[in-house]
Amino acid sequence: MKYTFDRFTAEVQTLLSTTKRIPASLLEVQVPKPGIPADLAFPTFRAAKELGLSPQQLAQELVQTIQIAPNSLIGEVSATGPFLNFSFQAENLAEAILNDISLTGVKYGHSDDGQGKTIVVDYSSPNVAKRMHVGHIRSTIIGQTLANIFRALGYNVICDNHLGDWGKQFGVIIAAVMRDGKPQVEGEAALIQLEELYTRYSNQMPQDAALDAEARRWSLALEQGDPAARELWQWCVTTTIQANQQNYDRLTVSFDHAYGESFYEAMLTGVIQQTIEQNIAYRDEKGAVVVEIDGLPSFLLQRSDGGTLYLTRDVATIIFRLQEFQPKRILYVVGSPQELHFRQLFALVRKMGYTAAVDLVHVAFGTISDTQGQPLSTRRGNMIYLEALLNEAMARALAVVEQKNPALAAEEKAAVAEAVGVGAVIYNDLYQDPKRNITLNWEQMLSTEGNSATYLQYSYARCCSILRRAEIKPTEELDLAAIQPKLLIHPAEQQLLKKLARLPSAIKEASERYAPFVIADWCYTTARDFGVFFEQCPVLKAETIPLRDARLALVSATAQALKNGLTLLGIKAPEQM
RNA sequence: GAUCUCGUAGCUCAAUGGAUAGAGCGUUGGCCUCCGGAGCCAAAGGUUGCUGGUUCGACUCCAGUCGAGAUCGCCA
Repeated sequence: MKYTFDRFTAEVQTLLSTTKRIPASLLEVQVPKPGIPADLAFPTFRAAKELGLSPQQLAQELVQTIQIAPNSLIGEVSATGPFLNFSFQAENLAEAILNDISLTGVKYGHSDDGQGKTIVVDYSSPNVAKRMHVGHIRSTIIGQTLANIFRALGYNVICDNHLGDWGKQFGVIIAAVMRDGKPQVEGEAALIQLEELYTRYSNQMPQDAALDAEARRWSLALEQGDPAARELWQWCVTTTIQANQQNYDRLTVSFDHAYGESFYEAMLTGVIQQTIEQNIAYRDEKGAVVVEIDGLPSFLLQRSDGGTLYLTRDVATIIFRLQEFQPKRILYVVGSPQELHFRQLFALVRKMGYTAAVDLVHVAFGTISDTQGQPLSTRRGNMIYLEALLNEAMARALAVVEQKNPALAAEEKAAVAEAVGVGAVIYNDLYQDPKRNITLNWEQMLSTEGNSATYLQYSYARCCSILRRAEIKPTEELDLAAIQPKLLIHPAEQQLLKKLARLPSAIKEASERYAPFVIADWCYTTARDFGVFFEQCPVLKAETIPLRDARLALVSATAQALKNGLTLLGIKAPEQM
């Protein structure tokens, strides 16, 4: 599918190239800043230099040479100083965009650029026997959105939840459960009890060598496949996955796999052996396996006590994923504190000879701190848990719904509050560049005004409201043959149409930059342009019936495009709120 | 000490080497006989931390510097 804006761009480039004055390598055109009255610009600086002209001269010359064909998407060419500016032909633009959206519907903005290439996305990755907290929320939300984006672009996306289900702490958990008993509750409540068991036991360990020995014994038993240890461990894993699933469902998150770290246990000795044989790693005098790579701090693959490390398991994970999925790319959606870890990991597997066919990308994101700017931690007692966060957001949203729309039925109110509250939490994570740190601010996060998820949802609901009154379903396919898009030449209509034309490129750019905020930003500016249109252009009471129908088609297209954008972000859009 | 990230309006954030650095919140002032006011319009608010450099052109690239955060073999 060649979308309207692509076709417009192609036409402009063809036009430039038929002047025979611009070398093909300098045909780069760009979208001008908002405020410049043009839709595509050709800066003449480089070409002018090549031709020995001043940029202004060249722009003048070109504007006189260029002939626009009838029926073109280009309406006007003008020279503004050194820029050659191209504008859409208003009537053809309207027709083209409404056609695009009508034809593609829920897939408007999607493409097959990915050609079915496989991308593995590694995200969320909570620890077993613990509640998910804000530390996981960014990975979960950003990771799922990136997965949605790449899927929309035609990639074969494999979502893997790399559970923290292994390591020393399980010895403690099993010892504690054996001593104090298994939690008799379900869901997140069970995780709270497991956290308490763990904390109580590990706090007592420094004073009681017997407890410490017991934990070590269980840790070893688990690694050796002891049935009792194994069963308890499995129960922890299952309980955690079930509890987390409640949160995932609310956030529209889902995975293809949840291979935990434990899954790779059997591969680890092979990994260590291989690195030693390849002379990439060596065993030091204390028995630890050390890797030294130029330009990076050295690191370990095996502790002196024989235990393996996080990084060792990550190497095994890459090898497994290459064999199993043959991905072109693996995305690690993990916080920026682990940047060095991934640089070391990627450098190591490159040296081991594994990465010829695959791009390894660490999509790093910043840290969330509390309202005072302090790091969040269990020990500080300021930790915020995901379920509690979503509940709080939902409760606050419910209060707003009660106030704004008291007539709504009770279960409708609850559904809207859930969409609004959860949407706000998601949007708080997606509206800005992921690498920024975030200081938690409840007022700002749950704001229902301005640049907020609520505003986007509200805009969608207003579209739906108009369509409902006109007795059209929000995503119903309109019979474009029966309407006249060419009537949509009001500035507010044109502005909105041009914005709708940009959704495909917003999705593409978001994928190239691993930056969901590009789509969030598109949603927001589109909602704003709809707001202006809404004020200035009556739909149901338009001057004529044909104009009313054309505007209804525009509202329908806006609703569809906005919904598509929000869906990629994982934000639900109710038709009434 | 080394490495990485970030310094843009009072606050929270955009701006892919290009034109007059844009939004939201907050402040001030407007807009409903009319499709949802969770809205719309307008005003005020900037030496892009600082100093150099590269370039026709720098918030953007480079060097240095100041400030904030993070990381630096036996956690993950």
